[in-house]
Amino acid sequence: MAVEQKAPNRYHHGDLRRALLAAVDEIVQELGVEGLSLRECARRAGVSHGAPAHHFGDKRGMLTEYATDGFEKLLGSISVEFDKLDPADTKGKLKAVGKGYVAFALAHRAQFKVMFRSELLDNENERLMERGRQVFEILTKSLAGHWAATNQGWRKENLAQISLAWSAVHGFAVLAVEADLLRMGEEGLLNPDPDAVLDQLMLIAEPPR
Amino acid sequence: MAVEQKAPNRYHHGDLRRALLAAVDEIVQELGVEGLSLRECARRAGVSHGAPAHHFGDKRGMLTEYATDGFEKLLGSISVEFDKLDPADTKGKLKAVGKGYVAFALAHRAQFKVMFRSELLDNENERLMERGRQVFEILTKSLAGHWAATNQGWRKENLAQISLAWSAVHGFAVLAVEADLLRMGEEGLLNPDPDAVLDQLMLIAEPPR
DNA sequence: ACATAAATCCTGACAGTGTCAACGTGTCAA
DNA sequence: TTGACACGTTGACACTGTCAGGATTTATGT
Repeated sequence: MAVEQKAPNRYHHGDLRRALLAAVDEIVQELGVEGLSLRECARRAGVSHGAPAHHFGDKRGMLTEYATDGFEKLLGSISVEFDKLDPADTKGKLKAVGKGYVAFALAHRAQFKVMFRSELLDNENERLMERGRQVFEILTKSLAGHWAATNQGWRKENLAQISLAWSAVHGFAVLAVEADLLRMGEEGLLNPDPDAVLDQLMLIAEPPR
Repeated sequence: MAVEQKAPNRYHHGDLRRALLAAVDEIVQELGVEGLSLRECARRAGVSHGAPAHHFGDKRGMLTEYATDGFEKLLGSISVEFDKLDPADTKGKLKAVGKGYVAFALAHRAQFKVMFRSELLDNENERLMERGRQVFEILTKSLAGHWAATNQGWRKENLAQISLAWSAVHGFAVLAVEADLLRMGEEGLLNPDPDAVLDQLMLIAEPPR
């Protein structure tokens, strides 16, 4: 149950920061972010209730770190397939972004939810916002790359297409994660193969007819 | 500030249930759902801290009512344009669903967020789940109607297309609402005309080439 | 080596919270 | 009129985040 107990008889924990973030992840998985408390984190790390303040300032600061860590993992998840692909395979790269995005959301449901709960986070935090920008950039650049490769140039619809792609990928991830609420349509309409959905989405990146 | 004070010298409020839901909306707009408390609701309704329990049971019950009310408004928002259109205008109807969805999200940002926070709600609640199903149904039926009208029949991609449409509309609404976090790309990439985005989305409902 | 600064953690207190039981108060029907 | 019941109040409980002040360990500079 406990995450990383403090070594006995040691006034200083040694690695409290990491231990606390691990506790956050554990609790958020068990109880959701609503069930998260600084004091419970401290408890699981084997430390007094006031200790977390020295590392994160306050609760918002702790969640901000947790979310930032999530964005870094998200970037990693996208890169796994993305980096393997030939730069010439612009279409494959595009799809890899979507797959990596959805894969991360499903593998880290609880953390994914927290990452987009802006009311809970410090939106002035530089590192957090930078990571968010990076995710957005890898999508837009992949799209632009594919358009360039297929000699489509820049058309006025492209802006809307970028928004749509971003919306669809994020929306699909959100709906997949929030499956509790969305188990509507008992045919399992909303649990299709992510691959097939992404295939459909890819069509917006194709040249107009 | 206060929502609906209890009439003075009246032990019974008379319309406490509605007054409390109004207070919820007010507080959630001001502070977000994180800043919501049963006691503050009671305070704004001019009533003691224990009173809400008689109407909603507990906090989760109160939020469930609030979310259900939101789904009903969402259905209303979709219907506004939808019902005006000629049944033969299957494409127009389809687009009206998306427009109504996004319009509601933007008009009731705070409530919209709560509606999809399944951890906060009672997912066993019949009325809540029924409303959710209805929203999903109006989208799928509109899609199916358009496919029927354009003589496409039912193809195997249709399932993925429904998911994609649902994902895109919801994702766009979410991103529009959570704009704080997503004001990335200072060109305002994520604040495009919803109409243009929906136009792009409509392409998936067209016959294959 | 030693003093001093800094980082880290603890303790105790404070107001605020959700929930519950016990208790008033009004309403309505038998 | 009498009782049942819905509605609202009150007080208590354990829990929360935050803060000030103190304890302890580590790092730094001389």
